[in-house]
Amino acid sequence: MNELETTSWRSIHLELLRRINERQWPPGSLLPNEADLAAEFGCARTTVNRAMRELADAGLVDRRRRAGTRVMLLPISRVVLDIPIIRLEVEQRHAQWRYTLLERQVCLAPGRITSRLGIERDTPMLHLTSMHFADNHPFLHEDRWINPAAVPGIEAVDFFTVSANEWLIQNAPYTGGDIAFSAMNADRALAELLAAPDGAAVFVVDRITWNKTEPIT
Amino acid sequence: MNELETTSWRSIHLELLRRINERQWPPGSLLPNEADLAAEFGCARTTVNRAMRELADAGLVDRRRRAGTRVMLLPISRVVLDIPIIRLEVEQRHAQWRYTLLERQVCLAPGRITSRLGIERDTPMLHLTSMHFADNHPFLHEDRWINPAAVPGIEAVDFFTVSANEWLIQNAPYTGGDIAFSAMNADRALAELLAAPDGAAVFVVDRITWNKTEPIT
DNA sequence: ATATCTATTATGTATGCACATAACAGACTG
DNA sequence: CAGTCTGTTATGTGCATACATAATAGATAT
Repeated sequence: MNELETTSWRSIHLELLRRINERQWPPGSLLPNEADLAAEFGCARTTVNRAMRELADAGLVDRRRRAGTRVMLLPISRVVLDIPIIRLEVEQRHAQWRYTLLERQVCLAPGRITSRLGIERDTPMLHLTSMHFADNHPFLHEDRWINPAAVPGIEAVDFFTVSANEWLIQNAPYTGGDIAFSAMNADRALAELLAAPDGAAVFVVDRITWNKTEPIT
Repeated sequence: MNELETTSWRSIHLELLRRINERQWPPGSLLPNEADLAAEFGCARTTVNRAMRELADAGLVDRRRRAGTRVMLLPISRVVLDIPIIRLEVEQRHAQWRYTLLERQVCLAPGRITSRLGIERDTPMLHLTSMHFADNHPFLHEDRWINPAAVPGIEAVDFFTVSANEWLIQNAPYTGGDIAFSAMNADRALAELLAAPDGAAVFVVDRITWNKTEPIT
């Protein structure tokens, strides 16, 4: 058999990947079990387990107890993207970051927001809107609804100097959330803020975590 | 000490998560080493290792040999999204999927494409454009450039019955790629195809793998 | 025939041990 | 003083073993 020289989980992982890619184990087929593979590669089952777990994490195979491991019918292409702090995003492009607070107001949120957050309609919410600039060109419009009850100490924060984006990331630990992307046409007010033609297409990121939503361009 | 009842890596993972979220280990601080934590929890170092590795995979801590494990300064919020087959995406919404091939042509690709793919300008490329419908409403416009040299057998495929999206996923194993999202205004031709007003904002997914690119709405 | 119990099987996980490796600190040396 | 050689430390990984658990197939009982 094609014994591998090294018996690291990495090399085994690569070998399994190769066999899957080359259709030696076509989509839908059952892989040998861990014990057999361990015997073939001359290593411990733990090592094969690690390699196969990695494949499962990547969405390439489906593993079930007793049923064994089989190649996914349709390889899921899985994308991981990191959402950075806006300031860093700008600075990474070697541009100068500037930030302006446009509005800060405690008021009732529209039903569209409260329902998405699963909050009582009459909860007072903190509404922040602001602009981020890169080298003085409009970069991003931030529109955020925050439930003050969920973030102690937020009433006292002066968002003129710190962006909400950054303050929340640093001070409001969150454990889960949801995110959606879409495209829409900018209305007149937004277009003006972004110095773009009326009706221009803007990219919208809609986020909801523990306690906040933020439309963005 | 707050001894945990169970010593599964999951429970330890949760406990570590809790301490990080509650700022018991604030951002930037150094965590105890694996051996100490193992002693505290009364388990093997391997188990702690597994729990901490998970934290590192999630981007919450930074681990380096000899340096130890420290909490990331800015918690990276990491999003994982799965790119499904379009047909399944439509069918998951309980809509009927229909597909039409608009164009199939072997020709030279514009420089914009060849340069992104790192291919010679004069390579003949297969250009496919098609529409996907959900319940007869335009759902997605697919515009794809394929390097036939990279996908053996593609010349013979009849894309009237199978969508390129699906055929490629099933028959062209790929090992890596890149993806980008953006928004743009639809031009007249595209707007017509999508039965949308001229200039409407469309969501664009730009993918490049081994050998293909696909703008989309 | 249907329901229930009982292996059987493959993966999941915990443990103790050993050694590998990256990175750094401090001693040694020319 | 610069350069090199040692430890030392914390994580990374491999192994053998054991037991846990999900899921199924087959046997048994009603």
